[in-house]
Amino acid sequence: MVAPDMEKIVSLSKRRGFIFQSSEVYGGIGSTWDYGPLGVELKNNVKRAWWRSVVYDREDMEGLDAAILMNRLVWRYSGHEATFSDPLVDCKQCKKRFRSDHIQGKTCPECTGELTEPRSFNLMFQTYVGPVQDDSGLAYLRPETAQGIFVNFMNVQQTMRRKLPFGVAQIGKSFRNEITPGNFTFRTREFEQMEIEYYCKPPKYLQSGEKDDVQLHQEWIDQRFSWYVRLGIDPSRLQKRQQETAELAHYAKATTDIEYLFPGSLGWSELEGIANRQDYDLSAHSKDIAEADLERLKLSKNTDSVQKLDYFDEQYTDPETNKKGVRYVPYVIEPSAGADRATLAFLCEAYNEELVSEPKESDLTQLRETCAAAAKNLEKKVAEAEKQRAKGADLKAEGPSLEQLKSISDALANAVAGLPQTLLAFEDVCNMQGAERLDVLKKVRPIAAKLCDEFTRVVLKLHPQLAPIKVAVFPLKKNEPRIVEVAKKIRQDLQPFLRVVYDDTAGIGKLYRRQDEIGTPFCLTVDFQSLDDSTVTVRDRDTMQQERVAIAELATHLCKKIGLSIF
RNA sequence: GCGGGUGUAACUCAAUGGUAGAGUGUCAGCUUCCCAAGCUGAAAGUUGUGGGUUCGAUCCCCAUCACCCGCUCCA
Repeated sequence: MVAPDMEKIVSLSKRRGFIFQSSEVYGGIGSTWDYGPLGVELKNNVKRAWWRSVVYDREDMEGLDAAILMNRLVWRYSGHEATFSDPLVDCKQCKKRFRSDHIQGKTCPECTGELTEPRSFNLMFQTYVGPVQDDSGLAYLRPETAQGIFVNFMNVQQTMRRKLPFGVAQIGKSFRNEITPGNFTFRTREFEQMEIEYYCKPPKYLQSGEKDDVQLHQEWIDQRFSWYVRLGIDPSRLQKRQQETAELAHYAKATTDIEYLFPGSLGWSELEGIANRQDYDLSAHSKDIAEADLERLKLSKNTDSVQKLDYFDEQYTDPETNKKGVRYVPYVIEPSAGADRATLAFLCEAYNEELVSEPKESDLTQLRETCAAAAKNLEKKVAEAEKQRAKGADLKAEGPSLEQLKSISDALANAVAGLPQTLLAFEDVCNMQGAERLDVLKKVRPIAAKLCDEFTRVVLKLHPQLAPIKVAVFPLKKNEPRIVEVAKKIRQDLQPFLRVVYDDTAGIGKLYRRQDEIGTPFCLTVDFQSLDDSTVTVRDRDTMQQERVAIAELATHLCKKIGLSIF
């Protein structure tokens, strides 16, 4: 299973130090979140896994970390100043909102009501560079990291002596003054991107056997898709969605989104977009672009740039003139991922609630009795509602609808019938639409919750490479100094290789549960046998199985399991 | 920005027009030979914030902020 709804994730995130609401002591600020001690580890691990995959594991990639503040002209020529604003109008009658450039005429297309004057929402945050707050110092916080890569094209290509095709990767914060942020960290105004610009030859200049932009685009789509799968996303909750021609930005030849099935109302939502942008961006920032190309790309002449961002291809031979070498503006494939979105997806995917041990029938008596009473009451309410409906009268506004009552009643019956395996289902029943207004269910909730506390666990089945803490070390008895000493020594010895914690503030069962909840893949327990033979038990998070491993072998053993190099 | 809902201890929730309780969690001590065990004790909230009505508000009213669910967006 995965997280049933986003609230579970929000609550766990707060409780266990993954993600906090920003500026909470002042009542918060809209849609802004802080990553806590475990959240920063998780997100760093996501970013590191990405960097490793797209930079280190390939031979054709370089990294970059460009400034957030850039010359305003970057945003003028990239098109953001003009087009990254949405002129919005609202219908005064039906309250619907439209983009004024998307509608014909001056009345609401839905109800023909009167519209407000268009208001322009430029999505870029503005600021002023230097002491004078006037137009001369106006700057923007970047709304995407991509432009920093484009304007550095020549720098990277020449200093690294790169030949096409090659790419540049960058991770960094971007800012958009979104009109409607929300869904936890899914859409925020300050967010982190993991972007690649992969430069390649335009079709015209390909040598035989070289891949064209269409093939490379497809390869990136497949590679990026499998990255998520390799790190634990179930392919059934991951999809590629090719954008319709009408959806495409005019400069994009094709775009495929990678979408994840988030819990709750968010549903299928974009993690990453992989676009074939052709030669649009580099041309936009270049001087001396030929008229025909400007026209093709719907660009206006760049009168400010001092460079032409092009590439000298010395291998190319003109088939007509036989002349060697040619200059052209490369095409670009852009895989653009959201670091916060990926992190959120991994969290949602990892979330599990499981039955750890089976309660005895005697443990369930109270739950069964309370549910029987609730079921009876629900039956009555359903009958009442049906009678009302037969009379043609609408249900009382304050009560749950007949359909809600019926589905709650069914769900409750199923949960009871499936006991004890369905212990976890009761909370879901209590959270169903309309359930909050049923007093009978309010009695079920705490009883079920108590049982869940005892017989179930929350476990984050994060990929070990993403887990914030890799290893936890426990003494089986904390009032046995010899055991404690060995455990603390192990923690110290593993520290250089792995993120490791020591904990002795609870019984062994509780210590395991705590680590399960934050996704720690391995727990080491030092017991009396350890004192004799210098081994410890290594407990696996997912299977809860234990094996004995020699203390001296721990670092190698664990690094191998996690898939990290010891050096 | 518009409509609906919510806001009480770290979390999940309860209660009342007379200034708040439970469970979980946390901390300390004892205990414990492997899956949220037990015992003892402790800390913790100007009931989101600011106004108003009232002798008195956490509860009623208004505003504001934040979050959740619907309209927009694309990392």
